[in-house]
Amino acid sequence: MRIATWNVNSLKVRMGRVEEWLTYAQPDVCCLQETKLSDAAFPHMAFSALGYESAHHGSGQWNGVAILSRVGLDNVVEGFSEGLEADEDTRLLTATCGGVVVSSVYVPNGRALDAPHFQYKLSWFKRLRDHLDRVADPDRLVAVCGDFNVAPEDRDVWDPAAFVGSTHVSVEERDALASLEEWGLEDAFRRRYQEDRLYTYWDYRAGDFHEHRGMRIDLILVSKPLADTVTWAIVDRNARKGKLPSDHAPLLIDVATGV
DNA sequence: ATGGTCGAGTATCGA
Repeated sequence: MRIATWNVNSLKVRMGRVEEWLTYAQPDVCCLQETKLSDAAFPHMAFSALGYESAHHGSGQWNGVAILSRVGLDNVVEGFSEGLEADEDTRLLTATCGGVVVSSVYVPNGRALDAPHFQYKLSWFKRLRDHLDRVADPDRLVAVCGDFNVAPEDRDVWDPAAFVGSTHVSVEERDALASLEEWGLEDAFRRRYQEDRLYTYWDYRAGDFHEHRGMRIDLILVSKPLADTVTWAIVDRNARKGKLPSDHAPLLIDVATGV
């Protein structure tokens, strides 16, 4: 089974690129973030024509997450599990696809270390862990995919010195990510690659993509039983090139689950 | 290393 995640930065603008990409990348499950669409505007039919069932959680304008699947799409949970504070800005969607509990997540950016949004980001991470406690089991097949807005280590940013005092690299954010790993998740990409300078996001400004000034903030976190089946992983940098690209590239992994 | 760019919506704000 091939699992992908892609922050598309407006599905309305990106739909052509996404359709083209699905036809050549052939993911079985694809998590999307920042659709910036309402549920009513989500193009279920267009994805159906490509062979995908789809679920979407969005309120329009900002955020919005989706899961596409051609191996089944069941037990859909919009936002956080019942009993937890609601996911008011539509950043989380969970479903079971081909025996794997899959979440599409768009973690809040945080804006600045001293901003209220930064505390919100940390509390959002805590809620995500509580959510996983309720809807998933680390001893089974779980993949939490998306834009985490955290670079796990210094080698995941183009110049650590440039990020001192910034969000995405702070101890608190990395601890929040580590808490998910303590729950029983592992960074699937890092199981395959140890090199630095491997990124998933490049700012549109200042020619950052062409100058290799990027960050690795899009992750697929997998439970141990699933991690043991990972056979392949890649960031598709080609999808960041050309006309009307997202500022993120898709991340893909192959897992041997038998589906 | 924010200023450069995008996409929201149509003046700025957010990333």
